[in-house]
Amino acid sequence: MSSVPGWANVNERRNLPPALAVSTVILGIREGQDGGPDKLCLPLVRRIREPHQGLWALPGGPVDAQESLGQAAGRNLAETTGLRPNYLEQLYTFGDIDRSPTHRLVTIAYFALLNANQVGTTVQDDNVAWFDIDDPAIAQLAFDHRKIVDYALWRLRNKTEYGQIAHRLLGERFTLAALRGVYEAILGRRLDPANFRRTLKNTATIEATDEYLAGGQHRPPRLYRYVGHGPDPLEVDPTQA
Amino acid sequence: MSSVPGWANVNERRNLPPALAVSTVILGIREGQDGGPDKLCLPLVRRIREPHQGLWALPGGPVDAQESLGQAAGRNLAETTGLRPNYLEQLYTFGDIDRSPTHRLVTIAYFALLNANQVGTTVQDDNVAWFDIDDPAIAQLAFDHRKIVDYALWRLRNKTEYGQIAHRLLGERFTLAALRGVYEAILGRRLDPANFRRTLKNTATIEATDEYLAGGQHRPPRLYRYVGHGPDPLEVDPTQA
DNA sequence: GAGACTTAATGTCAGAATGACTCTAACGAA
DNA sequence: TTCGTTAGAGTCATTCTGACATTAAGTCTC
Repeated sequence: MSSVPGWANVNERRNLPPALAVSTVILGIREGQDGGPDKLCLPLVRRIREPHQGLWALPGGPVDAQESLGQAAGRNLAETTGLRPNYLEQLYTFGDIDRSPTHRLVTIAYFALLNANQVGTTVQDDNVAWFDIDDPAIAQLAFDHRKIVDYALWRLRNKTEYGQIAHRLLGERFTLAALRGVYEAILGRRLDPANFRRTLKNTATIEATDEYLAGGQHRPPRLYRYVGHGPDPLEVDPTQA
Repeated sequence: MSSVPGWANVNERRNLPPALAVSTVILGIREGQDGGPDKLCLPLVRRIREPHQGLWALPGGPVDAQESLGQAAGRNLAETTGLRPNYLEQLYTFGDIDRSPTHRLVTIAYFALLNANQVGTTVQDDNVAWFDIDDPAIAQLAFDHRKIVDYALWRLRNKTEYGQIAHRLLGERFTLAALRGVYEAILGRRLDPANFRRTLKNTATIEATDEYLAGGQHRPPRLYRYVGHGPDPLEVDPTQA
């Protein structure tokens, strides 16, 4: 008998199909300290059983028979982290034979984005914690999850469309400076504010509102809004999940 | 008992994990007739059992316990079509609950490119045939395979890197005109020969050789070669498959 | 209240990239 | 030898891009 329902233990694995799981790389933005640049960060869960007990890992779990893959990803990350991201995209499916030491495991990796509010309000306990993506403590993760995180970052950096990512990592309305901070965090380098503004004005998917962000210490910036939809035909609708 | 090893029939499905399969969209280039443009084409196999018996479908099959996903894709397409592509890339994993009428089926779709020689020499019989991608006969395919084909075409059109696709769909050496034909087939529009030449010369991954293609009816074109490697960190090495 | 300071937003300018087009070179066919 | 066709190089105007300057509009300090 296997200790995980639906999963075969090491002695049965040759005679059964691979076990199916989903894992999600959840990325959010955290404002920089002391005027430093914003940082990308992600929540991880601690493994509470073998294999890799005690190591940090991506939130995830098995796929139920009654749910689609995207629904499985949404449900698993809600159960393990309490988060409900508003963007979910399938990343890649990892299925090397030896990626788990105890059983043959095929993992469909997803990639989620959280806005700033969601990052702040998340519960943290001994088994769930947030890390900056360059934190040395997560240089190694359980299974091949470090490779999955790296691939998610690569995908994010190679996303062409500006607005798409923008309103997912920020709120419904946002300033151009905040958006620039997001892109600087993703790309890891400074961007010229004037040129950034110019290219975004040519982007049809971002639109100025009549509102300004008051309460700052300097000239109030105008708020912008995302309109339209990206070109990827297979984006998951997380409202179904 | 299920008629397919490792797969549950409809009565057992609620109690077992989803069945895992791989399917591959194999794309090749066919030279245009009567001076017309080149065309993208793909081989399909006829379903010889239910569900969807008689319909055309992507080549594929189950994932064995002893092979990686890429290996499963390479093995299945070799068994069903006799083809051994030199490029294989994971596309997307399809896992909607009702995508197969008889059992819960999760399919990891792959995307392969063949060069012109391989397209010509393929065996065709009643159950394997090549179709142009705009052939009305394949407007409908078994399962959700039409959606998978459309997504493969979308991915191909959105590939940025020129040389990568080039030497996979053509041979080791190729003329710039042949490469332009490939891109015109992919993008579905004519490209200016002079400008195409210029942009390719600025592409570091394509290099001129000292050889020329003799035997044509006009001035012999120079042969070029692909050098270097694209940026995608998760490309499958098909030599392992 | 008068500056100084900081950020918002616009403008300028040179170099690179792009699209449309012209011109010459090199082959086979007539 | 001439012609037709493709190979390949070059031209020019437009657009895009990065670097930088300038003005606008708030808060903070004295």
